[in-house]
Amino acid sequence: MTQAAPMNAIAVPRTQSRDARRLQLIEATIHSLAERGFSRITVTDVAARAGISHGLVLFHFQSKENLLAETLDFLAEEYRLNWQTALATAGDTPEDQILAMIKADFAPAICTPARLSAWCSFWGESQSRPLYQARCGANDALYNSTLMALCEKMNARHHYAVSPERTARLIRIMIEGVWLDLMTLEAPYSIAEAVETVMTGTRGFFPRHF
Amino acid sequence: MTQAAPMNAIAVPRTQSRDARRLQLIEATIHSLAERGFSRITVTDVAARAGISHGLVLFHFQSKENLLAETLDFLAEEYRLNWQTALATAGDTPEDQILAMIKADFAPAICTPARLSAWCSFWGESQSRPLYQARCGANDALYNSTLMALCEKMNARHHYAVSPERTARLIRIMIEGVWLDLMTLEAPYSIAEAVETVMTGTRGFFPRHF
DNA sequence: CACGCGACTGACTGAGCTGTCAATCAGATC
DNA sequence: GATCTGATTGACAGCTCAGTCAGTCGCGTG
Repeated sequence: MTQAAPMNAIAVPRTQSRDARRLQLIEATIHSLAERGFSRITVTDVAARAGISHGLVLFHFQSKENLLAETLDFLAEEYRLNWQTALATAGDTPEDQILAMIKADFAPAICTPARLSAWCSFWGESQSRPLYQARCGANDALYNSTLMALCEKMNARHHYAVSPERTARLIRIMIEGVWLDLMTLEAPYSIAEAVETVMTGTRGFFPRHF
Repeated sequence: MTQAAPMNAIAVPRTQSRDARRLQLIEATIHSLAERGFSRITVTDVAARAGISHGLVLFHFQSKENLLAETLDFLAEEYRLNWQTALATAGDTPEDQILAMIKADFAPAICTPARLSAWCSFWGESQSRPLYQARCGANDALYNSTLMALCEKMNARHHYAVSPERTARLIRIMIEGVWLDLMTLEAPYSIAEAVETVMTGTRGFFPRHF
């Protein structure tokens, strides 16, 4: 459906460079994961989306397991870069930075149906496969400690008295929660409403800001 | 591991009544789901956990798909009964009832590793299969509207001015969020800390209570 | 005891999937 | 044009698994 044949008429040569092909296959894997889920994704389906034979997928990624692992790596890296860039370009007050981290998670590049679905699939498998923890544990911990440090700054600068650990945890899981809602609800609300919901929650901790 | 042979020496006859067997198989499915995940669960594994042949699983449930659907129904019903019972036995102030709903979600009968994992598996697949929405949509909506009505009562009785819709949504996703943490974190916190985290969040909305 | 019924087994089938590999093809370099 | 390198194909092997089914077992009833 997405593409059976090469997607653009111009400049999609039959044979592509190693890196271009790998990137294309990772993108195809994200979409396949989103549509079929972890339990029904197949190498053949990923190959079909890229318009190539399934043998070539294995040629580039050695195994299905490895293809999924590298897809998770890609998503995790994309996610990390997204929020770290947002932090770097935001103002340097803690309230600006917290706002930047929240907004970053709903940026159009990150918060697409296919990507949310793919994340969801990996979460669903995380308990039974060491994959997720091994690949994302460090990133998640970094996200959390960054947010925690910002909550501590809010306490220091603006005389709040929240528990940095719990507050950071709550902001993170509110974001994850609305993400999950966007996936599982029959009639999900808009992304704007999702952001507003998280902001409402954050206001509960820091009422004089946000 | 859980049981290869019948678990108790006494009174586990070779042939069991239809209902007893079905219940046993649903329980086995929950554990299999928790250990192997949606993508690797097999009818044979479920059968092995119950100490019977895989043909019998299909005899009782017709298909693997149906076995999983009925397992989800069972979990959803168990969950609904749990919080509705908690509501019925709690005090009738809205603050008591909200507290009861939160605590109910962490009751030992509901909040076991196997059950959390199983829920997680179903969430992971919910985007690609209509299963979850079809079976749990109504229950989730009921949970949400109940919580929303309680938030409205808090506004009316105690002169808060929160958005009932967003507040109910936030309390629900905070609970889901700590559940997910208990599953995906390398070093998860305790259930007591999970409850306290949700209470901290709720206190943000209703600071004069909780 | 005989009979009937429902629970149960285990061998079998066929579908579908992953991973292999020899052969082919396309583009770059000499 | 000859050659080399690396991408690509597609047939094939091997395996796992869901679902089928003919036959067995065991319990309750007449």
